[in-house]
Amino acid sequence: MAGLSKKLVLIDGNSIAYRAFFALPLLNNDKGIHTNAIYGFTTMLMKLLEEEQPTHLMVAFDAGKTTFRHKTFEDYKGGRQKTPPELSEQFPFIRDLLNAHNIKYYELDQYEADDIIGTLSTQAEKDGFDTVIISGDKDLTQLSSERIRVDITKKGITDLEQYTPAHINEKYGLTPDQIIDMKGLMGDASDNIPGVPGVGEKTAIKLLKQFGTLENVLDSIDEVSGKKLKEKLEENKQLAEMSKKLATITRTAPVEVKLSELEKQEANYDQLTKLYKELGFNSLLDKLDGEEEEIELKDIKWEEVTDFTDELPSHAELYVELYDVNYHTADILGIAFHADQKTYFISPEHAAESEAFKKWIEDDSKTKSVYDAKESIVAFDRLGMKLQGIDFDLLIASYVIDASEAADDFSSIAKRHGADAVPTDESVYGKGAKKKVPEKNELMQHTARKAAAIHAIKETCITSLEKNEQLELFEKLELPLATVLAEMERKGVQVDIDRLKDMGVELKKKLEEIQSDIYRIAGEEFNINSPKQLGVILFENLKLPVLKKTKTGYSTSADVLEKLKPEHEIIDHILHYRQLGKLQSTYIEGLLKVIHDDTNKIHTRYNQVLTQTGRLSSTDPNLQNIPIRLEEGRKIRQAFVPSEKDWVMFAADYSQIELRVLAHISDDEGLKEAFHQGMDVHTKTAMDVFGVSKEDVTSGMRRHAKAVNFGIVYGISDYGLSQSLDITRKEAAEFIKKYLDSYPKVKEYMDDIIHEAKQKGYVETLLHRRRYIPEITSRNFNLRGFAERTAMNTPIQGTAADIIKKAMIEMADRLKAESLQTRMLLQVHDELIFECPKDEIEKLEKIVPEVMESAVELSVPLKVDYSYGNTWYDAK
DNA sequence: TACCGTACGA
DNA sequence: CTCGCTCGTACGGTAT
Repeated sequence: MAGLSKKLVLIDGNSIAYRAFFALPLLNNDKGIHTNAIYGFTTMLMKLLEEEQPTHLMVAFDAGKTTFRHKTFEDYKGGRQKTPPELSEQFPFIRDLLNAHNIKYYELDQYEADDIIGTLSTQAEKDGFDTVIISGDKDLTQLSSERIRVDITKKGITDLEQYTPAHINEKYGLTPDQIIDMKGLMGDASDNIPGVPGVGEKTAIKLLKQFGTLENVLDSIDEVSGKKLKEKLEENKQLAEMSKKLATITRTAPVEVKLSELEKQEANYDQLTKLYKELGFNSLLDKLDGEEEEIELKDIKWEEVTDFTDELPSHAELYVELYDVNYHTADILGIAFHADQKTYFISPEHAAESEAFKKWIEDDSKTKSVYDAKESIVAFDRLGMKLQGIDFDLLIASYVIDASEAADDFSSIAKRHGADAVPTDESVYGKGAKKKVPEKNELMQHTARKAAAIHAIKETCITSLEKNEQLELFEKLELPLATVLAEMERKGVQVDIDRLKDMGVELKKKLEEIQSDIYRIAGEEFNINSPKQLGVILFENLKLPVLKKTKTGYSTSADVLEKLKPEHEIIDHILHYRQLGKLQSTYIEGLLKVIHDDTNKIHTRYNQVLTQTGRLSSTDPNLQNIPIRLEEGRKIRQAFVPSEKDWVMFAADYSQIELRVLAHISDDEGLKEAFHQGMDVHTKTAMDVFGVSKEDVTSGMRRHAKAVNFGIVYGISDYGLSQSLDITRKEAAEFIKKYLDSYPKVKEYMDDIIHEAKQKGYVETLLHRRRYIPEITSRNFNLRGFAERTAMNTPIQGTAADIIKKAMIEMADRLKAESLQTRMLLQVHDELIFECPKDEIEKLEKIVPEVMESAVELSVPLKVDYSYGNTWYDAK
C-alpha cells in the first residue's frame, strides 16, 4: 500500500539461538528436551513483535558447513567449537515455533545468514522499507544505513545495542562501510579471520581515520607512522586483503525470496498453544490466552423461549450450559438449541415445566447433535428427562479425529474446526475466586453461540471421520458408549461409610504408633511426608548411601528405600508409614469427601476423551486405582457394596487381554499356542525363552518371563527391563533377544509398526482408532525412543480398550434385552463390575463371559474370569 | 495456585 | 554416548 511505511525485520537465526543458548541456564522440559535456546528465541521474538511492529519479517539461517568463503580461505571459521548437541536438538523446535507464528525462514546453500540478510536489506532499502536487523554478530553492523538499523545483542538476548551510522560514528569514528576495512586490518578471532598480526581495534581505527579504506592504507604504507607497524602491513598485505574479503557480507546472494512474501501474518494460535504445551512454556501460554481474547466476536442472533406452542424441530444442535465441570452436581444454567437457522435459549426452569420440551428431548426420532453427550445426558436426567436421539457429539468426534489435541474447552475445539466465534468459558465466567455467572443476556448469548457452533462444524467433522475410516468407530462405538457410561455414573456405587470410617480410625492409631517409632529412631521430630526433610534425616543425619537423586534433592522413592532396607531399621517403618498414609489420605479421607450425603453413593466421572490410547480415565474420585496388591489396602474394597438388600457385587475381567491382542496382531505361532492351549502364558514364555519343559520352569524363570511379557507390551527397552527385574542392562538385553528369537513374529511386528508409523505418521487399533506420532522421525534420541515405544504399545493397549468398550455396549443391550435388574457400575480397563440380585447370578455367570469373550473375534480366544461376593473385596 | 515427588491401578 | 518400558489420578509439601 503506497504511502504507508513498510518495516522489515530480519533475524539472524543461528546467532540469536546461540546467544539464547549461552545466556540462559540449560532448561529442561518434562520430556527431557532442552529448551533454553527455544525459550530465549521466543522471548526475543515476542519483544520484537511488540516493540517494532514489523509489517514484514523473516529469519535467516546458515546452511550447511561450507560456504563460498571457504574457497577463499579454507580455515574460515576454523577452530570453532562444534555446536553442542543440547543446542542442535533445539533447532527443529525453533523452526516449529516460526511455523506456528507463520513467520518465513530461509537458508541458502553455500551462503551464511549474513549474506541473505545483506541481500534482502539492500533490496528493501531500494523498495522504500525501513529495516531492522537482529543479530549477535557485530559484523552485521557494516549493513547499517539511514534506513537500516542493526541491533546487536549486548548481554542476555533482549538487551540490544542499536547500530545506526550515527552510533557507529560516535563509537568508532567510522562509517558503516569502514567496518569491513577494520575487520580486514584487525581480523576476527571468532570467525578465524586472520587480519594483520599485531593490529588491534585501536590501530585499525587510527589508520582508517587517516586513510579512509584498507586499500588506501596499503597503498600508502610509507606514510604510516611507526616502523614495526609499517613492516607488519608490508608483510601481510595479502592477508589483510583476504580478511577484508572474508568479512564482507555479500549483497547479491541468489536469494529467491521476494520481499512481498515476507508480509507478517497472524500466528496460528492453536499450533502455538500446542507447541508451548509440549515445551512446557506455561508463562507464555498465559500470554497467548490474553491475546486470543482480543479477537472480536460477532454477536449471533438468538431468542429466549419459555414455552412451546410451535412444533419442535425434527433435528437440532443442543447444548446445556453448566456452571462447573462436575455435571453430577453443577448448577444447570441454561439450554440452547439451534434449528432452521435460528438459535433458541430456554432456562432450566422453563424446560422442566414444559411437557412438549420433555417429549421432544425423549423422542429418539428427533435427532440432536451435541457437545459432550455424556454430560448432556446426565444434565437432562437431573431435570427429569431422558435425552435420546443423539446423532453427533462434537467433543467425541474431535477426540476420535485426533486425541492429542487437548480437549479442554468448547472454545478451543470449535476454533480448531473453524468456528472461532465462541469465547472461552474463562473469559465469560472469570476464574478462581473471581468466577461468577454473568448477567442473563451474556449467559444466553454464550450458550446460544455454542449450539450454533456445533451446527457450523458438524459436517467438517463427519467428513474427516469418513476420510479416516473412523465413522463406524465414532457412531457405533464411542457415541453409544457415552450413553452407557452416563447410566453407570448416574447409578453410582454404594459405599459403606461406617466401614470406611472404622478403617480410618484404626489407620490413624497405627500411623501414630509408626510415627513415634520413627521419631524415636531418628532422634527428632520431622515431617515424614516431606521428601526434603526425610532426605536430610536419611542421607545427612543417618548417613545412608545416596543411590538416586531427583532434580530437587535426594530421591526417597519406594524402590530406593527398598534397597536401603538392610542399612537401617528406620526404612521399614517409613515404608509402612507411607503405605498407610496413602490409604488414609487418598482412599479413606478422599473417598469420604466425594460420597453424596443423601444416597451414600459415589458418582465418578469417566473421561471418554482424554487418553491417547483410547482407554477411559476416571476422576472425582478415581475408581480405577482402588488398592488390591497389598492386603491392607485391598480391604478398602470392603467398603464398596451393593445398593440393594440381598444383592451382590459381580466382577469379571479379561485374562491377559493385551498379550492376546499382541498374539493376534503379530500372528506369532508360539505366542498364540499358549492361548489356544489355555496355558499360563508366563510359564509358556519361560519354557520357550529358557528352552525347558513345563516341569522345569522355576518361579524365578516365570517371574522373568512375566516381566519380559509386560515389557514387550509397553514397548520394551533393555534399560526398562533391567529396572523392573533389578538386573544389569546387558542381562536384560539378552533376555529380550532370547524372547524375540523365540517369538520371531513379535519382533517382526515391532519393526513393522515403527516403520508404518514413520510412513504414515500414525498407528491404528483394530477399530481404527488413530494416534499420530510425529516424533517418530525426530533426531532427538529421547523423543524418538519414546515415539517408538508409543508406536509399539498403542495398537495393543488401544485395541484392548476398543474391545472392552464394545463389550460394555453389548452388555448394556443384553441386560436390557433380558430385562435383568443387574446394573453395570464400573470399568477398570480390563474388568467390569456389576451389582445384581442374587437370583440373577446364575444368568450373569453365563451372559457376562459370553458377551465379553465375543465382543470381537481374534485369532486367539478371549478369556474372562469372574466372581461375586457381598462386597467388591469379596468378588475376587 | 502450580509444580514436584510419591504412590495407587490396569 | 545420549537416556530410557505403557496409560492414567490424587495426595501433601513446597515454591511462587
